[in-house]
Amino acid sequence: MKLATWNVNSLKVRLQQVTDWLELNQPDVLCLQETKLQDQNFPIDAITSIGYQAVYIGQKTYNGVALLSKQTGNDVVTAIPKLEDIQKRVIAATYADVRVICVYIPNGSEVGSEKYQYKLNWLAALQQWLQIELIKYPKLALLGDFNIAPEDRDVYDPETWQGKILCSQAERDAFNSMIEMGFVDSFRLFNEQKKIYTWWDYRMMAFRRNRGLRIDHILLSEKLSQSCVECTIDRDMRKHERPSDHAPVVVELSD
DNA sequence: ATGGTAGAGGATCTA
Repeated sequence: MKLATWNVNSLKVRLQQVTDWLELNQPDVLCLQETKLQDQNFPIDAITSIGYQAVYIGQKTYNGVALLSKQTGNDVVTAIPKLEDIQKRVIAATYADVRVICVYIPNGSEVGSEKYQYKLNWLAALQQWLQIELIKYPKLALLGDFNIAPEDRDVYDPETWQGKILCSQAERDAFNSMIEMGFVDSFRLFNEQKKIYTWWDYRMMAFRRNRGLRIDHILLSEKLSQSCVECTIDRDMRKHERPSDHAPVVVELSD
């Protein structure tokens, strides 16, 4: 089974790139973030015409998540239970015996801001939910834009980013508590290198200078991590004309 | 400290 995640920063703008990417890579499930579409505008025909299905939850202008898949997902959930949140940032479904949770974790804007507090609250609610999901689904995959660079080696200039948004201790603590509950950072199963990123700011020629951060992740439950044979970042998509500022991340799981 | 770019939507807000 192949699972992938991609923050597309507007599915309307990136639709052709997404369908081309699906046809080329043939994942079983692709998690999308920042679709920025209301549900009535979701391009369902373009998705179904290439043999994929979709479940989605969106809103005007901001956020929005979707699961594109070859098979029909079961038990679709479109919010974190018990979290009051008008922002559309979560969608989950089960494919065979694998539970897939797609998240667009809040950016947080600036450490200490109202949006930062919202991010930390959101992460706390996510963790509580994950504890329950892990019991229900031993094969659990959490994919998405985490807006957290877990370690300094995931950051192009750790000194500049020290304590800043995406890198603050509280954010990293939240990431690490997910690791402590048994999730594995699939990328680090195969690659211990620095300077490998999934997001590069549009400004200041950041991509050309490889000034990026690794903030998009695929976390696998212990059970699923045992079957993981590959995790790759499709950096070349960032070279595309009118690219998303994020690259896709992909895992391959053996049967 | 500030600004640079991109997307949505039509002035700013978010990232």
